Amino acid sequence: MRIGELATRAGVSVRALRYYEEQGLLVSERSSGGQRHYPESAVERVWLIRQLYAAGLASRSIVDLMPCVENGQVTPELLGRLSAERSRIEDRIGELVKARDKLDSVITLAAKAAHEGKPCPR
Amino acid sequence: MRIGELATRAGVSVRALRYYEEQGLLVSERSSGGQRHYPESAVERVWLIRQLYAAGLASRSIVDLMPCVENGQVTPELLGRLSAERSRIEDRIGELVKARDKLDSVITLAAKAAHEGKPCPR
DNA sequence: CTAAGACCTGACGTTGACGTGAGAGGCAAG
DNA sequence: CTTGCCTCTCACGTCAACGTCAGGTCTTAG
Repeated sequence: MRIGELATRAGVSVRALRYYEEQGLLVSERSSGGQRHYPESAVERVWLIRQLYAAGLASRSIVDLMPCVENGQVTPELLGRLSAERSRIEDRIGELVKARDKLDSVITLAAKAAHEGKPCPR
Repeated sequence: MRIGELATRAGVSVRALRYYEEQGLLVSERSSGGQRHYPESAVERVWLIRQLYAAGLASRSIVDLMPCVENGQVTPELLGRLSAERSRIEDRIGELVKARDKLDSVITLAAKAAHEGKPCPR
């Protein structure tokens, strides 16, 4: 498939796909005219990329650990990177949970105050 | 206290504090010479700001919902914003958990492969 | 009083993940 | 062949949350 179809099917912009390729996250065959062509599997690949981005990984990190996820190369150094990233994500989740709970308490208090027609307490 | 002390006590940079003020997130009294002075409560205030930032809120959003958290003004529209932000955070947590689990499976497989001296499986 | 720090206001730099044209070429239908 | 849509490669623009530098001022210890 060509880049436009991949973009819609993966739910990202065409520009993003070209960017991923530029970063070495995605490869493509080229037609004689220079147009990119992708296999079906590219859709899932893009999904994975997006998921890792969503996890807060930088494209450099993703590039580095892609060999493992895709090709099957694994070094101890890579393993270290992986678990480092894992704990970074874990920390981030913790922060978000705290922030969510904070927001929850604010919402609860605010809703109560609104219901009683009073200003929201501190 | 002055800005340097607040910065160290709140664990942020002086530049960040000035930026927060620029964004309307933080207020300060000024001395006759123009220097910023803060009350004790500013430390906690900065903490709250950081927590909301950590939750992925933009400074604009924080500005908007600060009146409720601080002053006690609450409107139904604000309540809507709050719960919208809450669900955004919830979604984000979900994404991160998925990414973490994905990474977990990769790590497990990779570690096993490394232990067996084989390439990591797909 | 004076020197050393801390602080002030601009104002430009940075980083990441794209957005947004500009100008040109590829490709299937009619 | 041509129309129309998709795609190509530069290459500059954007946005947020600050970093950093310059040039000048304030405060306080000695």
